[in-house]
Amino acid sequence: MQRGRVGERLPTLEDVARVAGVSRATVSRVINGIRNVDPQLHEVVWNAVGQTGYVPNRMARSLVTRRTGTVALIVSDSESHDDDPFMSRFFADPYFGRVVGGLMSVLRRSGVQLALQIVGTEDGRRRLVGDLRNGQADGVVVLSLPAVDPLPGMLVDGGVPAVMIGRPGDAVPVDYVDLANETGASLAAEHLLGRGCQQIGMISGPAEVPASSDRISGFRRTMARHGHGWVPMAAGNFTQDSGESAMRTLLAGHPDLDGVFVANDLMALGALLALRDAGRAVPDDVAIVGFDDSSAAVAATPALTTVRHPLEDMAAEAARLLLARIDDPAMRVSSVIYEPALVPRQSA
Amino acid sequence: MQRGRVGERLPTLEDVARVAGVSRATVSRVINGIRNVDPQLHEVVWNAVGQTGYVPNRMARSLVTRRTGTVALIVSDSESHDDDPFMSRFFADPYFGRVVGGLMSVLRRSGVQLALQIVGTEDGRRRLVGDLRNGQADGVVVLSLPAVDPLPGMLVDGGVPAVMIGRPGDAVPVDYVDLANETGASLAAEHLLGRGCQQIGMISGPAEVPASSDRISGFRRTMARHGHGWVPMAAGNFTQDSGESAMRTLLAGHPDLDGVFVANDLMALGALLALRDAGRAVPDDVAIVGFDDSSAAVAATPALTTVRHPLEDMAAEAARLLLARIDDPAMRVSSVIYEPALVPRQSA
DNA sequence: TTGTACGCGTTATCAA
DNA sequence: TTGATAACGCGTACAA
Repeated sequence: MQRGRVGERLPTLEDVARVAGVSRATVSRVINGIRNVDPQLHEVVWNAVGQTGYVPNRMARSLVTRRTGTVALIVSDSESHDDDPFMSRFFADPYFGRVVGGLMSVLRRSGVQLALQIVGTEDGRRRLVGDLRNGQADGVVVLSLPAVDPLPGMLVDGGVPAVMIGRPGDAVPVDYVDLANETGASLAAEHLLGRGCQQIGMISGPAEVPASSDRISGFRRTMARHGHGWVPMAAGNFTQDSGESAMRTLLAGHPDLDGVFVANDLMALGALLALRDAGRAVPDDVAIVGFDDSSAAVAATPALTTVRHPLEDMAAEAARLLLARIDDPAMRVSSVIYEPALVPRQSA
Repeated sequence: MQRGRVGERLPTLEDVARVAGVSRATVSRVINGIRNVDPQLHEVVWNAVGQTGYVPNRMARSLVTRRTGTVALIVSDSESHDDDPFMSRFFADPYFGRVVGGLMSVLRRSGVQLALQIVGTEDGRRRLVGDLRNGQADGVVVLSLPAVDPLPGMLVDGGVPAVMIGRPGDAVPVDYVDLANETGASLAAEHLLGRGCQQIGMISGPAEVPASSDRISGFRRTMARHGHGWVPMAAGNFTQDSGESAMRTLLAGHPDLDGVFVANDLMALGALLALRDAGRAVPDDVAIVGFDDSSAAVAATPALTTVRHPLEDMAAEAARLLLARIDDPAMRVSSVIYEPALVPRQSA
């Protein structure tokens, strides 16, 4: 085994061929496991590979095969300025890491690389789709943050294999993996009603984004079914701070509140803080149900009763779906919906 | 502007050249901003580019320039089995996301892509270094988890521009960005001593990893300087669960404990739980100081007094350092050490 | 079964 | 200043 030295030209197929005493084509065939090769040469070639320390050049290979062995995770932001404080919050959230972990768990097994792309401008989207069509990656997993996002449509039009995590904002024939958000919100509502809460409110995310609006509608529907045709609501933006101020707002308008469904755990953490400040005990005075079952839920005091969102599993499924679509671009468009479950802990 | 159609062959330089009525070489020059071009042609060419919807093929370009415009974030794990529950924990930690966010904040500005690589086997390392030397990425940022890791040395030997986040376990001439972990531990010790704690213990990370051992030695040294030549310790592995059980162990052996320095916030969260179970009030009975100032610190109850670890800034600096080294491989090996600061909150 | 030769889309060298 | 033409490293028809 050769020790790599700086500056030394790397061995190419040609070098291996010379050492093995065969043609470049034969070496290529052996390496790619083509059947029609003399078993004897097979061994000779592999020896030469070991001797030279040859490693295939992925770029040269991709140029001709039009396959890269890479998929990209695209975080599609809305029009963003160069200085984007939101992005740093996004990355620090458990959400991002859970998705990456789930993707990696299946991609790794297939020897597929993961690249990370952030795009937030019209120009950025055009370049991205162009690069993708050029074979920059074999396919993409899209994490779309804005309520309405032109990217999914562009990808589909461009023939780029794509899978979204979370349903697209507008109707686009694209594969996606999602959670039954309405069901999750229903579970939360029923749990609060079941423990006898009389005045139940909700802290939601931005009303425009699909995941958020689904949780709102699911919650409203179930509450209505139980005689609560109207429920007090306040909107946050999924951050802890926004949850805290939403809770204050809610409390100010409805001092008799005894139960709150919060659309994600991070905001629930903020709500807990606001309630403590207001001198309300959780769950005795006010019961809280979060959403996500993130690490924040068990870290909270009291531990959050929450709705489990199997993000890792969903991301893994998205990866599988993507690999399948890459393999067969003609595959019919499909979606996989995961069922949430209520995780009872101390807060409700 | 052309609307991309599936299957349609993408325009190449040749196509643009034909439309513009010039040679391929000229188009290339215009696109790459070479000076020696007739301003008139300049415009003609750009029009042709717009008309055809041309996007340069990065792979073909990289093949000849040996530059990819990509850097890789390598998570170097110790020998890992295919099924790696640790990895999913790692990604779910705020740590990973903060690093990615910091890196992206500077890479984005330079139009550099980020790729993600996980490697944990000897074979994986060899392939990785081979790919890297082949120009798979222009350079790498290394997050090395194991105590002793052959990867940094391999990268240096291979002439791969690399920057580590956290100092290397063994002496390797590689750039790195690190935190003054000893100083941070000292600050924690002094804070606990300053508030009058008499029996102070520590919950550490794995003793072999550099960041962890530095925190241990810094803590011990400062305690010794104040007359505490020996301090009770228990080791965890940076997870919340391990912090909880380490706290129980510590408490069992030293019931009179009134102060604990915990080597990261996640474990501190676990310690808080164990203390609550044991009926000890924080900070009145036992004061707790964490480490990292992660989002977990403010989410905790009581909010954690902790040591600020400016990971985003450090990752951003690592990215800058890497870009500089890529630009000038002969640059002398350098390291940047960040100073931690104590962030006082409720827990101590 | 093996080798020859061409093409993938660029950049870079060298004449013109 | 511009245009042929040769690399870059590889896969693969096609021929032998």
